Amino acid sequence: MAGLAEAASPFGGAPAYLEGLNDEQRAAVLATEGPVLVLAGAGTGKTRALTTRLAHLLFTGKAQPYQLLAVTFTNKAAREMKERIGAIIGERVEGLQWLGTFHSIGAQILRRHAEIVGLKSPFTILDADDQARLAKQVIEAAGLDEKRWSGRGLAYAIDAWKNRGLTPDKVPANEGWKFADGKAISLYRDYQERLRTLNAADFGDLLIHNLTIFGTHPDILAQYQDRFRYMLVDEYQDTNVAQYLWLRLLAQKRRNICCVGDDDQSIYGWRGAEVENILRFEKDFPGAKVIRLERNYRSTPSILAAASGLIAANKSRLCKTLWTDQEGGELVKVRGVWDGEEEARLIGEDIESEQAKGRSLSDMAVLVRASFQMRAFEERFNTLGLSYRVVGGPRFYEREEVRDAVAYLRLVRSSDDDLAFDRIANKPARKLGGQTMQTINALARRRGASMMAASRALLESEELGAAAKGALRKFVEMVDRWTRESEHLGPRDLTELVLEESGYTDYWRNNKSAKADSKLDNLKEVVQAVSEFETLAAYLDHVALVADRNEADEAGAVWLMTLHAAKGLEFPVVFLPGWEEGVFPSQRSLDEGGAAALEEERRLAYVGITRARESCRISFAANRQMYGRWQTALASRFVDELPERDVEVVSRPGLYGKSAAGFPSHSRFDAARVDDDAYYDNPGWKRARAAAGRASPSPPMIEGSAREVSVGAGAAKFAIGARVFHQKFGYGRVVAAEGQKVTVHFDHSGDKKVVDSFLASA
DNA sequence: GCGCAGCCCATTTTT
DNA sequence: TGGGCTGCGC
Repeated sequence: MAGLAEAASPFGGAPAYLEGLNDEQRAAVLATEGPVLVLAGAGTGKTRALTTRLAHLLFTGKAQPYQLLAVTFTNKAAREMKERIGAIIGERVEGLQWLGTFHSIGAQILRRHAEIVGLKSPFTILDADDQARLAKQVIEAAGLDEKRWSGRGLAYAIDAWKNRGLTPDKVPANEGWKFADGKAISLYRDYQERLRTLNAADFGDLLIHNLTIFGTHPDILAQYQDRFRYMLVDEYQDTNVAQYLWLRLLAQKRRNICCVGDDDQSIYGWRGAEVENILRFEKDFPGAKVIRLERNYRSTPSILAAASGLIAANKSRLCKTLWTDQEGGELVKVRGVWDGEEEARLIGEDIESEQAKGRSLSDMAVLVRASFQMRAFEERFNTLGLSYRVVGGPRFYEREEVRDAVAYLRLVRSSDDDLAFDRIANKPARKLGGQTMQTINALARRRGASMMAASRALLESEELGAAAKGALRKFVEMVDRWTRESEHLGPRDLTELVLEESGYTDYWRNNKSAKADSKLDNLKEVVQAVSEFETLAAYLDHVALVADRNEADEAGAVWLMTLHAAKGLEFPVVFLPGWEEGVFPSQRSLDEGGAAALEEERRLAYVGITRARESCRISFAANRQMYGRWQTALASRFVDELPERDVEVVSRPGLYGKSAAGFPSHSRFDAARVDDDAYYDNPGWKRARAAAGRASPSPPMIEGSAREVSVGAGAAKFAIGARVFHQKFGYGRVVAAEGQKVTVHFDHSGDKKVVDSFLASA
């Protein structure tokens, strides 16, 4: 390769760090100049190529550590990258000060130029919860009905605009109707005004303010453009418009930008990610080199083939074909089951049998579309005594008690932090009820002062009653005392003092609920976390930006998580339950996002399958209890999209009638489509199921009953010859019906087989 | 300020 | 079905 000479070490030959890379990975490392798009399929050694690339830039002296900009989405990814580069280059890795998440780098830049956008450094960084509270205040202040218009709703709308890089003056006027009858834009403006008063920035601002600074101060932009000789972006398919604009500005001058991503794994569209960014990279950066990493080191041929076959149904993608030189391995297993309970039971059995064969529990994962699906598995695992761990859920720093503790510390750092003041002034109760707080708030607004300042003023006036005044005085003096103490106490001692003196720890000690113990533990964790920092300010900065969970590694437990949470992970054995229409693809997603959303759901399925190294087991249930009622379900269309030759159907004989022996003509899983609601949604059926559940792990009763139910068409909702209407195909006449699948001769679209729930009588 | 009954709602989530 | 929130009564 021509590039090799360029990368040669002073001692001749290719440097050691290039060894073991395949040609494409090597190309991704060596193509240092100009725009490069690396399309890295799942399991193709992306991180390795990426970290080697950075190491290479440093080794060859093309850049100093501080001249490299490397952006990721999550702290975890940033940490991992840093570790792996460190393994190659050693201590120099510490100089990579511009390796981090979009937000932490945005914050770093903003801190240096905060005054341009009307902030003083250090400013407070608000998280989602603070945002919603602030938004709520804005709604109240505007005199709107807060019941009708939630703070969260406004925060969501504002976030969506910020994702698109829109400041209030740039929001298209017609979008004001998205919220509060046309007042949305002025509320957005109010919200930004409040942020400025609070000397705070929300997550979106960290980038938006950067854009403003770059836009209004070309000299500053030029300074960063010069500094960042080489730019690297991970998970490019997840970037939103604001991030895209930010990158484009910074890359404009040197054009040494390398974006790495996989359009097939773009699953955050609902959060503002634009797959478009990756799809049009070559247009944005003419002359871009595109390198495809397609050799997969993770999965068996069948797993890859199944995933590839599925994703091929998507239209908007930059086609990649994963391949492997691995051979053999089991087929992807697809199993139809009677209901969700049975699904959980069978997966539990599978896990136990894998375990019996000597596989560790932590080699197995159950990946679901939505967290409500987890309950069935948790219950089953508890019954079996299988240890499992749920990934996701409320993060450490999102927990009530942790946020409260942090609010106390924030108030000590800056007594003007109104959000913190508001949060803990009366927690634990100090007789500062709603009335008093409103008085404080009102005065603060009138004077454009902080709540703490307003409180001091109120103590000098006659506006409050004696009791309230006394309570307020105690609180103010307490905070003042902590602030004085903070000058000579270390962060740890200070935190302990504040939590004790405030009565906050006692507040939970006196709480008899089951939660109290873990809350107290979490408070101890906060103290522990604080002790690792030199100053309180350093800790608070960390909290805002690097607020991830301390995931204690618990060996020997099955993983249970959402598909979203599983991105980037891999497991020898993966279970993918709940592949039913309405669940996966999610009905809500389809309703709200149409065809584009369906493609995103399909990518999610692709992500799920490609997590598996050796064994991938998909399942779907004919019946599922949702929101307390039984519902029949159709096998997901994704099941039908799996290539037949890579799939093995493992439904038990009898349970699915004709599908047991093979694939019925029109759909392989049609027999799972049970339609006679009345038959199983009655007490007798439920009793039978309950009895079966108690009796033995393999319940003959379910099998017996199911055989009777599942065979035959049952009562179709539409008679042959009936006139019907379909959203997409229009009017037509029913020509055949089997189960929930109805064949309709549409007036303008010809014959189609559709699911009856999409039809209305016409 | 607390506890309880009734009511409403119900993806995916990082920073 | 069940969790979270609200409004009411003490």
